[in-house]
Amino acid sequence: MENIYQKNAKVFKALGDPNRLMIMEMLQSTERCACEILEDLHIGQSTLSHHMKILCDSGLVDSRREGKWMHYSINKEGCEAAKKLLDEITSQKENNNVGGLKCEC
Amino acid sequence: MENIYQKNAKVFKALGDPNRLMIMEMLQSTERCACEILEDLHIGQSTLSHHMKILCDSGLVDSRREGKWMHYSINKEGCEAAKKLLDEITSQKENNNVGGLKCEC
DNA sequence: GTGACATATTGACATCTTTCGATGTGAGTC
DNA sequence: GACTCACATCGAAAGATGTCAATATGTCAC
Repeated sequence: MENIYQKNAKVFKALGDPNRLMIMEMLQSTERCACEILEDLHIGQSTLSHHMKILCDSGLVDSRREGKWMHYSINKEGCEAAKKLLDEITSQKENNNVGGLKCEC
Repeated sequence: MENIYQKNAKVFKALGDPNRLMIMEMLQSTERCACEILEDLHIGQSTLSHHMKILCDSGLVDSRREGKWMHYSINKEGCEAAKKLLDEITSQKENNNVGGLKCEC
């Protein structure tokens, strides 16, 4: 069983690799098939497949099969969720000073 | 030498760990000292120190020494930069169809 | 300076990740 | 069916990461 922090960490982990960031960038302008991505990245075919799996699992990328080819594209909802998550994590909540405690170290 | 993708991946990598997400959450409402964070997380002291270093290095968190104590807080600029980065990475760019090429697989 | 305390660094270890080459699978073609 | 092509999965190797216990460092109080 996966807790909420592990689940959220997974999304950021997916973005925490240079190759995957490059892939995301390539998908910005249009859907692309695996072979196209493979041409631009200097990695092996099985390595690409592995990265695409991680991106798809994280919900950031969608895949679509068309005959022999796999087409990958940005998953809008997944990306919105990631942005919302980052917003929540980095937002400074109003310090309502519950109980008036400051660090009393 | 670090390229831009490695540099960007570093920020997301920092967020790609459940413990570090919890730490970020704890810092939302107020600055906290290490001993406070340590109390809430079930990890050793050296492990916390390691995580704090990663968060500070990524630019998401600031540290401030006060006597014996270290106080950690959200770095607003760093977080804004991270949000902007995620925005850029996940935005769908207008497909102006340069050269009219679609995947010709 | 000595001792106590908070935090950082080191070294060791287990686990996870990235990567590759080899092999498997599913789809189209003959 | 047999073959080819695109992609997925497997198994292994190398490297990165998370964790702890032990030790080092820096700061304060005496």
